[in-house]
Amino acid sequence: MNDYTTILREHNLKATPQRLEMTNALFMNGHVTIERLYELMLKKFSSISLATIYKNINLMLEASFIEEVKLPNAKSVYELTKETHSHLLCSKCDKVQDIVLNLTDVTRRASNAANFNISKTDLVLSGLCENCS
Amino acid sequence: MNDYTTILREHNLKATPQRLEMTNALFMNGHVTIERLYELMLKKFSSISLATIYKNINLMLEASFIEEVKLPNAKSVYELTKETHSHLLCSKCDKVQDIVLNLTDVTRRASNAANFNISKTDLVLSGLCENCS
DNA sequence: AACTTAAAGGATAATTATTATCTTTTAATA
DNA sequence: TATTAAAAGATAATAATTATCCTTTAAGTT
Ligand SMILES: [Mn+2]
Ligand SMILES: [Mn+2]
Ligand SMILES: [Zn+2]
Ligand SMILES: [Zn+2]
Repeated sequence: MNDYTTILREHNLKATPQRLEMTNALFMNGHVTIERLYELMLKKFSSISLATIYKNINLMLEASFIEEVKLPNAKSVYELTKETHSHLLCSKCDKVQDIVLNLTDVTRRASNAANFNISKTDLVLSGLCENCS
Repeated sequence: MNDYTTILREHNLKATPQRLEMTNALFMNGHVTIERLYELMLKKFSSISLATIYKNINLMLEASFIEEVKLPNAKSVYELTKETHSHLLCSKCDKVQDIVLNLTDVTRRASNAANFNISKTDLVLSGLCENCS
């Protein structure tokens, strides 16, 4: 019984082999699209249904066990929930990278300027990665 | 001949009544989803095809005449291109607001930390707007 | 270890979102 | 006014996502 068995059960999700492999695929591959995840899953479960992927993605999203990252000009990617972070997207090689940034100053300024109570920030910085520039 | 006639032509797009009304709808309504834009257009062009909306949205995106804003847990909205800005999204009433924020400090920090050449930032701050909090 | 059962998986139909195709209409230019 | 490439509208095709239904199974219970 690995880590994710417990976490899945804590969210009232049965720890099925398919789900454990999904979490493993996400852990190993980082940010993945639905179709990439389906490909990865097919390697281990040759007859898994795409519907199973979608159903589990949605259940795991509801449980905040995973998160969706919406990217400009690209399909959404999914990842295991971790520390709050921002994303770097390379517009040449499409690589997505995590970056932990302190955004308190920005959110404070926004909050003050617009009388807004900010609870979440989604930031994607696009450009060229180390390799591509 | 209003402003947008010229701008459309500068992008090699014919200034059709449908396109002028699309730009007008975007100008008047700010951030709109595809389906909302379709509803708005139907008021003026009762037999406009949804395909026309999609085709024009895509052409206008290519021409950078409009921009898509991807929002967490919501459908994308579209708006006329204006000064670079960030967005505030109210998680209660779903209102989307523009906010001009200086992000040079954040992008500089990210750029240095990850050796990344940043050319664009997409920031959505979610929370409660003035009315809802 | 076998029994029970709600939950989950797989197959596939249905729905929704978006794009492609084709014919008719029209904006722009001469 | 005539010409023509582009755009509109109708609708078919495709892609993405969800729903349904039947079978299998994880996780408790005896
Ligand atoms: Mn991430
Ligand atoms: Mn905006
Ligand atoms: Zn790159
Ligand atoms: Zn609000």
